[in-house]
Amino acid sequence: MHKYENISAPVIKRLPRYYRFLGELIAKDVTRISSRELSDKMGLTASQIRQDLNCFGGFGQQGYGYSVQSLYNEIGHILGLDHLYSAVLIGAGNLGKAVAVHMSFEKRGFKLIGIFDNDKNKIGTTIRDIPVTDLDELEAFCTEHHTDVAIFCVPKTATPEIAERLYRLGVKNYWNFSHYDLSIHYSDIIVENVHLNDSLMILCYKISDANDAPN
Amino acid sequence: MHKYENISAPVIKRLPRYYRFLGELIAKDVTRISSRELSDKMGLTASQIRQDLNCFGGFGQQGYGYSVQSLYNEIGHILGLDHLYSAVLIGAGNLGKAVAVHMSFEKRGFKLIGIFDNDKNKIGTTIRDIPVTDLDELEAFCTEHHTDVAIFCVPKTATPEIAERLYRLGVKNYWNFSHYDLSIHYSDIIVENVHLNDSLMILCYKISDANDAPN
DNA sequence: TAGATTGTTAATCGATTAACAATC
DNA sequence: TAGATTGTTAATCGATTAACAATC
Repeated sequence: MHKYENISAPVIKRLPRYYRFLGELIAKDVTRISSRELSDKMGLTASQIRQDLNCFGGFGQQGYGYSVQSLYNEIGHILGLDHLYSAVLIGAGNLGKAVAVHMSFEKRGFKLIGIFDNDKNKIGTTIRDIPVTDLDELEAFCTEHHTDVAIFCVPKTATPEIAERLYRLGVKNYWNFSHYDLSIHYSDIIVENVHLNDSLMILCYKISDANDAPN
Repeated sequence: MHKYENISAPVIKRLPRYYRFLGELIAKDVTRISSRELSDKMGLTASQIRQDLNCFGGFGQQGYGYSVQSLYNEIGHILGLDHLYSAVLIGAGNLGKAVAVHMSFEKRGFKLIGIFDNDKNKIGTTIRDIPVTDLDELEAFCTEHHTDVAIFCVPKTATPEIAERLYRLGVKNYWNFSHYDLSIHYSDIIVENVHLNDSLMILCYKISDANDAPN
C-alpha cells in the first residue's frame, strides 16, 4: 500500500538533487529546461533524467522540455515536502545541537517539536526556542504530542534502549545519526541513516586509493 | 594509477559497515566468523560478502571462515585508516563545531590541524584545542602546513570562492557538508558529500510513500 | 508544417545471487 | 578422511543508456 510502487533506491536518492538544481534554476529565473540541458548541468545522461521522472508521471512536453517551476513543485510533492511531520530530537550534544540549529525542517516536511537529553546541565536550556527536556519525560511527551519521527543524535550505546522506548510509543520513523544499525532489530520501521564515520572512511579510501603506490 | 582498480562504488560503501560489525565482534571476543554468519548479522547475502572481500584479496580460509581480527585489520588497511591525512575545517558554525568535536579523526585516517572562519567573534576561540583562525590567513597556513583535505562546513554561497582558493593551494580532497556540488566545477578532485538536507528529504519521501493513500 | 524533445521500448551494462569445484 | 566454507565462475536480476516513434 505505497503511494509509488517499485521505485528503486537509486531513483529516490537522485530526487533531492534534482530538486536542488531546479531550485537554483528558479533563482536564476530560468523557466524551461530540456532533459539534455539539465543533464549537462548535473553530470547525468538525459535519458536517465527522463527515465527517473517518468517513474512518477509525464511532467514534460514534447518539443518543449520541462517547466522548471512546475517540475520543482512536482518533485517537492513526490518527496512529500508538503507534509509537516512532527519530530523529536534525542541528544542535545554538539551534533544534536548542530542538527537542531542548522536544518530548515519546515522546508523539508518536518517540524521539530521536542528536544531530549539526560544531561542535567542541558535540561532546561533552549535550542531554537525549544526547551531541552529530561529524557525521562519522553513517554509523557509523546503521549501528549503526536510524534511521527525521532532523530537520534546519541552515542551508539544509548541508542538501543531509547529506540525500544520510542518503538513502544509507536514512533517508528527515524533519522539516525547514531552509529547503530536500527533496521537490524525492527522490520516495520523506516530509517534514514547519516553515518558520518562511514562517510569519512570512504573519503579516506578514495584518497588512499588515488595516491598510494600499488603494493 | 590506483591502488585498487575497478572497485565499484557499492562495494566501497559497504566497507565501513563491515569494519564496524567486525569491530563489534572483536569487542564481544568473537575470533572467527563465516560469511554465512556475518551475512545473517548484517542482513546481506553470504555470496555478496565473499564477492566484496575478494575484490581485495582472499582473506578467508576454506572450511574455517574468516579471522575476525585479521579481517578487521585488512579492511582498515584497505580503507587507508593507517594514514594520517592533515585536514582543515572551513566554517566554525554549529555544524563545523559539531564535526570538529564529534569526530574521531585519528581513528579514521585524519588529523585536524586548523579551523577557519570569517566571523570576528569566533576567531581566537578554540575548539578541541585548535584555535579558530581568520579565513584570510588560509593561504599562509596551507603554505606553511601541508594540507591534504578541506572540510566544508560553510553556507553554499560561500563555498565556490573558498573552493577556488583551496584548489589553487593544491588542496583537492574535500569532505563536503555544503549544499553545493563541487564535482561539477573541477574534475581532478576527490569529494565525499554529506548532504543532510538530501537525507532529510529522502526520509520524508519514505514516510510519505508508506503512509499516504495512493492518488 | 518542421524542429525539437519527450515518453517509452529495447539493448547494454553492471551488480547481485546462485552454484560448485577447490581446499583447509 | 569427512565436513565445512571459501574463492570463483556462471546465471540472474536490475539499472543505465540508446534509440526512436509519438507529439507538442
